Amino acid sequence: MNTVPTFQRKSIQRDAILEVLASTKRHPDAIWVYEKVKQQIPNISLGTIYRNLSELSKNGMILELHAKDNVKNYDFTVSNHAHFVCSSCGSITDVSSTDNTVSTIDGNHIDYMSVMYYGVCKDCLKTAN
Amino acid sequence: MNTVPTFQRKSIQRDAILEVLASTKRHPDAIWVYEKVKQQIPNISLGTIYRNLSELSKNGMILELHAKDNVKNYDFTVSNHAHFVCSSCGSITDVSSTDNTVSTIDGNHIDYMSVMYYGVCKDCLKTAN
DNA sequence: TTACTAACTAATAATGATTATCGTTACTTG
DNA sequence: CAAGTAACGATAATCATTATTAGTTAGTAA
Repeated sequence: MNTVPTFQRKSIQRDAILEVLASTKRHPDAIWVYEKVKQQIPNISLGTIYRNLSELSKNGMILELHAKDNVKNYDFTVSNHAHFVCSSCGSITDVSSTDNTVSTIDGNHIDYMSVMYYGVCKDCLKTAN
Repeated sequence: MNTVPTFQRKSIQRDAILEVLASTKRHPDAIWVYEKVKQQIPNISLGTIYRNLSELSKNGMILELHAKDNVKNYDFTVSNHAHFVCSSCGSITDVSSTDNTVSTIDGNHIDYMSVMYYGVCKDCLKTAN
């Protein structure tokens, strides 16, 4: 992503968090990761989950999604790809193609779509950021 | 969007909110709308802003964006279109084309992009939702 | 016009996800 | 081993949003 200040020390907790993320096709939120990691490290703190998820995404090692109201979801796959968000069960899944003309994708019914580009706008580029 | 239960009564406050949204190219959040509407209706409550923005987006009259951490932004244009989010100043602007191969769009530098489809997943479709 | 009532509002309390703080633990290098 | 410090656990604080409550307004019908 941007400049990447790598972690200075490895930690069992962070490894466990990454492992949990890598082992699922879900795009879980912090609480889900917390529950899973607790099975290995029962006394891990929720703050540790939040801190590491935040740092990992800042370092470009995982992807932070803003798919749902007020909740962040995390994705082990960092390469650009599209997601489908179910308005009924709330699941977030990867989609195989990017086509903005269809009303059905991978068998899921689409109500609407959103494309977001993230970066630095031309005004900020001028002001030497 | 979905089924649209229209508002049963008109309200000066809601009209003012829509007017503010229609009059800007920005994609403001609730606080920004609040500050603007207060210029017309000084004693309007923040709760009224939140309630009406929520209802308006449920009715498909405006679009609710989840572009940034923990903040909802609203868009008067409801048709499917792409947005650019600046990581420096936080501005959200419409982009003119949807092309996932470029690294620059409308003069803005792109770090990464996100495509989201919203709807009902195939599993939920089966369970007759 | 007046009474009725649903829908709306302002004010404010509650919620819930996330972030910050702070004392402690445990690498890591000399 | 000891000093320095990254990362942790526990918990308090924050902040956007939602819910609640009591009061007001607007449409309707007698």
